[in-house]
Amino acid sequence: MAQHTVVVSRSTLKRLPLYLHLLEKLQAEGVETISCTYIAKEFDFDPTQVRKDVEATGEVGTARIGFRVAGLTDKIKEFLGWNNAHDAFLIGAGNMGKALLGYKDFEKYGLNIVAAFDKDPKKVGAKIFGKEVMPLSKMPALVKRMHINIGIVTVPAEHAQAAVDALIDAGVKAIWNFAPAPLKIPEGVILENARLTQSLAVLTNNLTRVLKP
Amino acid sequence: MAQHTVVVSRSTLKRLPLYLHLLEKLQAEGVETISCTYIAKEFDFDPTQVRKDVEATGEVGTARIGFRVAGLTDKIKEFLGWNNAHDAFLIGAGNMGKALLGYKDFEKYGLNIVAAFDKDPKKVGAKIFGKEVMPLSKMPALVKRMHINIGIVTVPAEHAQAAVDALIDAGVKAIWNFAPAPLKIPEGVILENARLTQSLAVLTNNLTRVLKP
DNA sequence: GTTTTATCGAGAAAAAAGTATCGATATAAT
DNA sequence: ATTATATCGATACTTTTTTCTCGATAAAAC
Ligand SMILES: NC(=O)c1ccc[n+]([C@@H]2O[C@H](COP(=O)([O-])OP(=O)(O)OC[C@H]3O[C@@H](n4cnc5c(N)ncnc54)[C@H](O)[C@@H]3O)[C@@H](O)[C@H]2O)c1
Ligand SMILES: NC(=O)c1ccc[n+]([C@@H]2O[C@H](COP(=O)([O-])OP(=O)(O)OC[C@H]3O[C@@H](n4cnc5c(N)ncnc54)[C@H](O)[C@@H]3O)[C@@H](O)[C@H]2O)c1
Repeated sequence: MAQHTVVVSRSTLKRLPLYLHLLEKLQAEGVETISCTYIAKEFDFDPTQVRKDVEATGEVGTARIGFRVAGLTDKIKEFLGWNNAHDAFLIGAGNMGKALLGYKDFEKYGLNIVAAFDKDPKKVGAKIFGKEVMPLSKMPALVKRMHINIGIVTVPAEHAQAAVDALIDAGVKAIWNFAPAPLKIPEGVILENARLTQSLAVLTNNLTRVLKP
Repeated sequence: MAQHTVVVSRSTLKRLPLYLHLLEKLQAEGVETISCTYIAKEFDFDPTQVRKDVEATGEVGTARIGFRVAGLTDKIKEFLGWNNAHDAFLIGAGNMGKALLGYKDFEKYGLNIVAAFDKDPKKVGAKIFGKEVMPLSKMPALVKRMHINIGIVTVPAEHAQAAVDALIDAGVKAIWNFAPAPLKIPEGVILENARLTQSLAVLTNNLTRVLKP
């Protein structure tokens, strides 16, 4: 099977999961084929944009019909790397950390959080949703032994850089960071920030503009 | 004071919180002035881009010096609507809901989650981080009485549309949605999706491309 | 069987976002 | 005092992203 290593824009990459969520809903309803026109209407996008996004995944459609829901689902998942699970470690078993540890659907998104690490001795030793919380000191050896590629950072902002450094030192290839702090990483390592504050900024800015005309 | 009701791109809006996080760090360190060149270096952006983003907030700088950290912080906060707190209700006191209810820093970001609602009788009546969990049936009257503008949705995807409909019916003006479901809202209401899966998609796609060259 | 219609896919056009250039200016160095 | 330098802010330019147009095609309608 030809691997699609097409490089696409971040914008495209971020629309693909939206399509996937819709496709999953449709599949559950027994729908078999879907057109880009339909997908576009659902999100108020341009149909051509959806077509170009879909093109990146390598799936081809048929005129007048569109795309097979199952086929497109598969291609998007493959393209996003959601077909086989990536093991991950989580640093910071606090409120956000707990929520992530308990999120069953990550399985659908190719993410498998294997264990958590915390510097607080009171948290160490416990199990959260069946996942062990261990002391930070055990992390480096385990990253190497278990070939962990992804580190999830849910520590307070002022400790985020330290956590990231430790993870990268240990050999992690990608960081998923939830702390609102500007982080420095070496060349070659992937840093992705899950910044809720960015989303909130868009909301509150829009809201204030609507409320004060 | 002149209110800045400039409409800016979503991209700009999402970079502003980044600058703010940096400014807060600098302010804590006692730094008084900052140049766009410096900010740009920190995030690996173009200095001109930072200048344009900053321009949107209405803050003016001085040549050779840059911007006052305090002044810029203030203007960004004002522009984002983070200077005065917006009251919000949260629907779905599960794992993610709990994390949000316990997040102290929302205060800094102009968000004040007042109470939570859940349909599970076992959750109703409890207090989570000092915030009451109430039955959904009480929500509409309270939205009206307390003039709540923001509804936060942290229910499972299949119940998200119902939660959103109920909130909007009750009079909420803006929805912050965490469920991975395509939602329909009427004209005039603001919908902002905090989609962790989008961020994860970028990460896993990049990672698979790095791992399989 | 012919026409109509909905869709894809490719390429062109338009719009938006990002980047470079340059004069003005405020400070520091000579 | 003069020169050098770092920065802003305005404008011009470039690149990227989005949208439009159109021919090809597969199914449905007539
Ligand atoms: N809770 C939310 O809703 C929310 C929302 C947006 C962003 N965030 C961000 O996510 C991060 C975590 O937030 P939270 O609410 O879970 O905080 P929290 O205080 O509940 O949890 C932080 C955890 O990290 C641990 N920790 C601290 N320093 C550590 C270190 N150096 N190594 C390992 N563990 C360490 C603490 O012991 C604690 O268990 C913060 O950066 C926060 O800003 C949280
Ligand atoms: N936990 C995470 O890390 C995470 C990450 C990304 C997205 N999400 C999304 O956030 C949402 C919540 O996730 P979670 O992990 O907190 O789930 P959860 O199952 O822990 O919590 C859901 C809560 O919503 C309540 N609920 C269900 N239907 C309701 C309704 N109609 N009205 C009011 N309350 C209702 C349930 O009683 C429960 O308390 C989901 O849509 C999930 O996909 C969660």
